[in-house]
Amino acid sequence: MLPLKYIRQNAELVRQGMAHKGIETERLDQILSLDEELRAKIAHTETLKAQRNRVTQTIAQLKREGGEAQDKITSMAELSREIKEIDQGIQILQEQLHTHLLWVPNIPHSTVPVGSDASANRLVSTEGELVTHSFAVQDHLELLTALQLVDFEAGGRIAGRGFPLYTGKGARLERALINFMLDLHTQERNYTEIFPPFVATRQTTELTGQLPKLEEDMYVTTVDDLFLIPTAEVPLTGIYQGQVLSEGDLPLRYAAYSACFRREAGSYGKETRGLLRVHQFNKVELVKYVHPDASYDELETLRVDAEEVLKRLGLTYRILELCTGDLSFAAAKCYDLEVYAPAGEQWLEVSSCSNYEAFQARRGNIKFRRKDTGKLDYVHTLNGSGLATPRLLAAILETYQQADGTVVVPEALVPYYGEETLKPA
RNA sequence: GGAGGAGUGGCUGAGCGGUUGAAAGCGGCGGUCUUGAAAACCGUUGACCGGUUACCCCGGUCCGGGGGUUCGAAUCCCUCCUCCUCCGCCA
Repeated sequence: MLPLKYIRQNAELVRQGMAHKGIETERLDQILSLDEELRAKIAHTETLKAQRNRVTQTIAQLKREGGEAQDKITSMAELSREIKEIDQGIQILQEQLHTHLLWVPNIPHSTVPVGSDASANRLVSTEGELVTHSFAVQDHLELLTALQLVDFEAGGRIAGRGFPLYTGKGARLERALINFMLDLHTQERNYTEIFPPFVATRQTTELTGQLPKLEEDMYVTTVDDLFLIPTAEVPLTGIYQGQVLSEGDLPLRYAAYSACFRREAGSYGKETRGLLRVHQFNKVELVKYVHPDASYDELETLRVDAEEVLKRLGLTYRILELCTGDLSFAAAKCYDLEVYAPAGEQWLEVSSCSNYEAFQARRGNIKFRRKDTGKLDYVHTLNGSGLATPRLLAAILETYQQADGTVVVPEALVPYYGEETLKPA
């Protein structure tokens, strides 16, 4: 959420930012006119309230001195009715404005390349060699099946398509990946481990920016209006909503595993093979609360921390800086990490590392007290996947497959998985 | 699920219809003292909105959320939420 005052004073900047993100700016004009109307009403009611307060003081004094105040009391009743009426109008305007404001995206950082779609993303670098095999390769789905790691049909019987059931060694490998990543971030980097709730209230889900825009992509429990989290970013960023942190606490860095639930409405038929797009998956998420001056440095280290997972696993990947049109609603700047999957010679997105600046902090009212001025200011929040498992597993299988149909377990995972090779049944 | 108690500023905690935006303490900030620090002492210290834009001033709002009573509500009433205690249920 952008502050109303900021929008008012920087309307053209906001308009341009929205346009660069490919979002209609009609709403901006509505906001500006509602804002004007609102301020006029506020000025009016405040004048009346000032009058009421003055007279109320007089009445109090008269009463104390034992005087007669009935005529003043009678005239005040009329004034109070008028104030109430104007205030009701103000409330309606404020609700309308709030609704519109929830739909105004964050403005891209000035360094973000301008473009309308993924083709304008900037390739930062490619790490590792493009793996080639001297034999006929299997894709990850064939390998999953041959190695009996995932039973898609059973998952389908239980919950429907897109809910994979990991079995036996597959379940163990999945757990190994999660533990490996959590240990890396919490023991070798400065992240505090969190095990969060997997559901969140509407308010929490709004603060991270998933709502209202992505409501149709969320699973919701209708009786309680709780949302199944699409990422641990939601609970992690919700931890400090409404709180005031002290400057000395910053930066706060958290890492959490969670299952992630996404309806992926409308995306059937596209990349839906195997594990590439599913409704429930596992992910380790990194979230930081930082001082505004440090947020862009923290974005770089966040990305490096996410990259480390891929490096340790010996996978080939590339780093993209997203262009304005590909940037998510709440992000000011974002890097994507894409891992190389040799079977289809595809790059698979396994992480997005974003700086939201104060966008989420404003929605969630997360502040800190500045040491120098003693004043309150919004923190900056960042998050990045570190990482999501399904595509990571796909890349591992395709990269480490052997001519005999076995798959070598990456060295870093062996202590977690317990064996050095995955063999077909 | 049933019964009772409580939610006040960054924190603890008074106030229970009108000089209370809110005592006191802690914390924070500034200063005195000190080679420096601590301690002590003195001073200072809420947030948000609007006008104005120089955060200087003026006005307004805010005592868990929402609604009501009243000329006037932190204070009375209703409702919701959260926490605590007891009972029940489940693990």
